[in-house]
Order: sequence, then C-alpha cells, then structure tokens
Amino acid sequence: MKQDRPKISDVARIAGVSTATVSRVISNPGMVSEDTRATVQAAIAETGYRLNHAARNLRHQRTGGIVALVPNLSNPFFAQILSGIASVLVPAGYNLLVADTHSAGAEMLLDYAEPSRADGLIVLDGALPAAGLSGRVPVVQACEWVPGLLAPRVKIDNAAAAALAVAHLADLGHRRIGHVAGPRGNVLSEARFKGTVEALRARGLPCPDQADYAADFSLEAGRAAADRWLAADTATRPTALSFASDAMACGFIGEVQRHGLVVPRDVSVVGFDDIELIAHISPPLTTIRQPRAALGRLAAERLLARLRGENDPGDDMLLPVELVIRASTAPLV
Amino acid sequence: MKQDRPKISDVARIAGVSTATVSRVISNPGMVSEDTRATVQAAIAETGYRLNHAARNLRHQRTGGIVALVPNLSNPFFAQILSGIASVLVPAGYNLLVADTHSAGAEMLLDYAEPSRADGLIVLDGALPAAGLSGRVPVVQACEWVPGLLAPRVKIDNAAAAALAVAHLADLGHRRIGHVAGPRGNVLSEARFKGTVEALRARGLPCPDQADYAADFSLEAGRAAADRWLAADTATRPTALSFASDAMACGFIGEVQRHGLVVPRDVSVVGFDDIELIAHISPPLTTIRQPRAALGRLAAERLLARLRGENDPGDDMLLPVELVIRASTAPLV
DNA sequence: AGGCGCAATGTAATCGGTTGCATTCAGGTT
DNA sequence: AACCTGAATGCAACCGATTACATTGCGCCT
Repeated sequence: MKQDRPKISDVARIAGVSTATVSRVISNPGMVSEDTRATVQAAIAETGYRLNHAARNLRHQRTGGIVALVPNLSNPFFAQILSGIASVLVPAGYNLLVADTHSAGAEMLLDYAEPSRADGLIVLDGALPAAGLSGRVPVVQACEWVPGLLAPRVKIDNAAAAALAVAHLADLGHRRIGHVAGPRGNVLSEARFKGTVEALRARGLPCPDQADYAADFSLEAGRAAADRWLAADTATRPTALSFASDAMACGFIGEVQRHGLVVPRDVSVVGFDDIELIAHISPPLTTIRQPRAALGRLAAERLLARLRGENDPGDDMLLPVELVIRASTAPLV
Repeated sequence: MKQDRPKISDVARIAGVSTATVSRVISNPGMVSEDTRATVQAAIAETGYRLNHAARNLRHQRTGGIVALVPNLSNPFFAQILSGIASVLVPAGYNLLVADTHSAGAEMLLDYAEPSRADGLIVLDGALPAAGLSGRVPVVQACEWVPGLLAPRVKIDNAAAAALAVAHLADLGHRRIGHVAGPRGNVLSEARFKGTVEALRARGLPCPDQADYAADFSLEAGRAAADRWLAADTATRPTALSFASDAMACGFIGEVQRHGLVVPRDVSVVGFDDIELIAHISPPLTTIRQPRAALGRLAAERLLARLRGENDPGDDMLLPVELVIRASTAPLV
C-alpha cells in the first residue's frame, strides 16, 4: 500500500542514508555535505515527503504557534489588532491562530493554554477565568485584560480616553452629556464609564446614571438606546452622548435619523474605537481613535520577548489615543 | 526540580498503577473500576497533571482541530460564517482555528493542510493555490472557491444573485444601471459581474464596461467609485448602481452625500452581503442577503461527513439568497 | 609512520501518551 | 476439583522526528 504518507525513514532508505541525516538536511542543511544533501532532497521530492508536525512538536516541546483569544470575531475592531499581531509574529517564524471565545467552551479554552498546543497566548478577552490562564504558557493581554491575571498588558488609558470625549462635548457648550456604556462587568465598559463620570464631575456637570444607558457594544444596543433617548423628556435629556463603541453610536444615529432628527443639530454623538466604516457614513462620526495595529504589534513583541526568555518589566503599557473630530458633534445651539 | 510538568508516568507512580490505566481513566473511564478511577483522579488532581497534546496527536494521527482559511479577517462578513462553522464543529468535539491568508506566506498556508496540523480545512479564500491544497487533509470550500480544486463547495449562486439586483433596479424603471465590481480575478467578482451583464442583456439594457468601476470590495474603493461617478456626464452616467459588496456601497453613499446629493433621489444603490451595519445607516441599504450562518454550518457539516468517511456526492451546494429592499433604491423620476 | 583534529554520518535513546495482547483473579459451571 | 468466562490491569511496542554521543575516514603535522 503506497498510499501511506512517507515518513522520514522511507526517505532515508531511498537516499541510502540514516534518518538522522535526512533530519539534518531538513532543519540544519549546513551540517550535511553537498552531495548527500542533493541525494536526500531528491529522495524527498520523489516520495513527496512532508514532515509530521506532531512528532516534531513532541520532540521539540514547542509548537511554533501562537493562539489569540478574541471575544467576538464579528467586531471589526479586532481584525486590525490581529493583523498587527500577525505582522510581528509571522516574520518571527510563528503562525497565528485565532480562536473565538464565544464559540468554545471553557474547557476548550484552557486547552489552548497548554504548551503542547501553543507556545504562547494573546488574550483579547477580559471575561476569561484568570485561574485557568496562569501558570501555563506565556500570556500577554491586549486591549482588554483579565482582572487578577498577572501578565503584561498592552492597552489604552480607557478612562482618560473617555474623558477626552467629555472634554470635547463640554467645550462645545454641552452641559447635559450622557454616556452609553458597554456591558456591565466588562473591564472596558467600567473604565470608560468611570472616566466619563470623573470628567463630568471635574467640570461640575451632572452625571448620568449608568443604568439609563447600559448596553452591550452592539449596533442593536445603540438603536435601543436611541429609542430610550427619543422617549425621554426633551427638556432634560442629554444634548450630547458619548458611546463606548462606534457600533453603538452608529445604531443610535441610524435610529434617530429614521425619526426625522438630524445629527449633530439635534444631538451630538461621539463614538469610540474609530473603526474604518464610520468615517464613511453620514454624518462622519467624531470618535476616539485607538491605535489598533500598534496595540497588536506591541502585544506580539512583548510575547516574543517573553518567549525568548527576556525578563519583562511586567508593567502595563498605555498607548495614546486621539480624538478624531468629524461631523457628528456640533456646538450646543 | 518539581517544576517540570508532570507526565502520565508520574501520575501512575503516585496512584500505584500503570500508565495504561491512567490513560484509560482519561479517555475511557468506563473500562476502569470505580476504586482505581478515584485513586487515579486523586493523583491527577494532586500532581496537576495535564495531558500532552503533541504526544496524543502523534499516536492518534489526528489533531482534533479544524483550520479555516479566510482572506481577510477585517471583513465582518466572515465573522458570521465562522460562527456558523463553529456552531457545528465545537459540539462535534473539534476546535476551530482561524488563519488569515493575507498575513501568512504561501509556505505556511500549505502547512495548515498537513494532517499533523489539522484534521480538516475550510477554505474561504478563492485565491489560494489549488496545487498545494489537494491530496492532503479533507477540504471544503465555502463562499469563495479555488478554481480547479476538487473539493465540495458550499456557496450561493452569485450570478443569479447579481441578476436579482439588476431586476430590482430595472423594475424601478432604471435603464442606465452600473455595476461596481470586486477585484479582477476574484471568483466572486467575476461571477457577479457576469450575472449583472447577462441580466442587463436579457432586458435589452446597456451593459457597463467592467473597467469603469473595477474595485476591490473595500470602503475606500466605493468612495473612489463615487468620485468617478460624480465626475461623469450627468446625462449619461448610471442612475442606479449595484455593488459587489456592502462595504463599497457604503463608501459610495458616504461620498455622494458629502457632495450634497441624496440617495436614493439622485442615485439608487444596491449592496451585496447584508452585513449587519448597513441596516442602521441612512438610508438603510437595499442589498442581497447571503445566508451566512447557514453557509458556515453546511460547510462544517460536509467536512464532518468527510471526516467520518461518508462518501460525499461532491456536488456544489447552492444556497438561496434574498433581495432585502430598504431605502437606498427608488423609482427613477 | 604515528597521532591529532575535524567533518560527515550513523546509532539509539528520547519526547509522552495509547493500545493490542497477555496476565491475573474472582465467580460460576459441570 | 477442574474448567471456563469476563472484568480489570499490566507490559511493551509504537506513533515519527530529533539529537547527544559514537564512529569513521581523511588530511595534515611532527
């Protein structure tokens, strides 16, 4: 039965050498004489030999792969972070695999943290259990973070970023400023809400009650927030809103426009993330830009440093954000 | 040095049994007596033993993982397909890993098609080399397809879908109907363009020259198409356009609105895909909806069937699309 | 001529589970 | 009492590559 996959010993037999030599041709060609190398390579071509990764991994005690755990692949926000990660990992000889934490069970997620599965882990989901993640493969956290997990964090200063949005709206003259937060318990939601509240307090402005506009980052949540806002008393409802995600801001704007209102004339809106799309809708969205590619790149570089055994300071890295002013915000009339 | 990871023989020694018994407790508990099982489980807990996947995979000659190759993770379109795939694969005991074909080299991609890396492959990128993909692990193609690759395809009838868009616009009275295609050479672009042209011909309407509006699926390409359209002669330019992706339609609408024109009053627009966001922008986009989750689910099910060794008819599966009429199209005035 | 060193290659142990086959033993049958 | 059966467990080969160490042989030095 010739249909079995050829193994290294088949190649060795055909080339008339030992398996050790074949192995060296593959992973350390300089150690083999030119003649032998040619013979072996011919034998490899003849048999169509391909290396068995399971066997190599078992022997090497490494996999050459890094797994990224993302909470939700449908959020385009993550895609650019992942591409930043890949831009560092791939040239370094690692391959990047992505797993969606929503679609996998907790048991399976812990399995990704096994050295026999991946050499390292980049965690982009703050809702994972810290217990399962520690003491296994090297881990780096990016954007989100797991409370209690002792691993380097590469992120932005969410509270300060949220304050930036408030400052912008306040500077435009708005005094009733609302905030549509992400899901309760999410580390980003909490930090951004906290930053919003503190910024409002610092300016002596009234603080929104988080419960009024708690949501979940999604388009639909933004639309629902719009309904609540539309139903509220015109004299007391916010004249400006900051959102914890661009998606929610989009959903909100779409809905209020459908009700005949005009943004920013009737309400100013600030988003968060600066996903590509929102520059192209009307009105183009004012938002807080996160340096996504840089977040990914730095997270990957820190992971590589840990894999190389360099001792990492372990501090959080805070990357700067930027307020991008477009056309969804305007002075209070 | 206690810091080594415990192996199965450590557990066996502590439990006072052989490694075979420990192995059976882990993967076939029914075969072991209750007493022994308890003892072994206690030893596992005591040592914190975790099984080495590389070793198991080597012995089993399988990995328990499926890799999905996607051309571009930043396209939210793929996320829901992947979630459909995961919804089938995960309950079946497989884990799903995603690799972005843009960020990996061709060499690396072929490695994913190795049985020692993954048990199966779901290809969502039609631009991969057919040669490297055949004769390795079982493959299923979804949405896009690789010309010449003999593997089951789960997709929509792209030409018919494009014709649906043309029919809608023609029924509204439009006679100069343009099409903004995806990238040249992409299988989807070609099929959708072909369908558009045929539908126009069948109705005796003038055909657009593909070159006029060739693009690449991106927002920015849609914006650029808008500039070309705006610069064209008002008397002869299309009064309606169908796009090969929603993203391009969004980019187009954003740009023409920025120039003071109104959609659909000044130009009707039909998108393609029905990504979630476009229902929330203004105007909500008329589009062709692809059954994304179903595409993913069916692709996964066919792959599972192949893995179980069931002989697959090998035919293409065509899933139905749907024209979703929203507010970006209107009768010709 | 004898000895040394280096380059090229082979030998065999090893990575850590899995599993076919052998063994043991308790309980039941004739 | 001899024998059979089946459940529970152990023994050891095996999956396929890697690599420390041993071996070979050639050229060069003294």
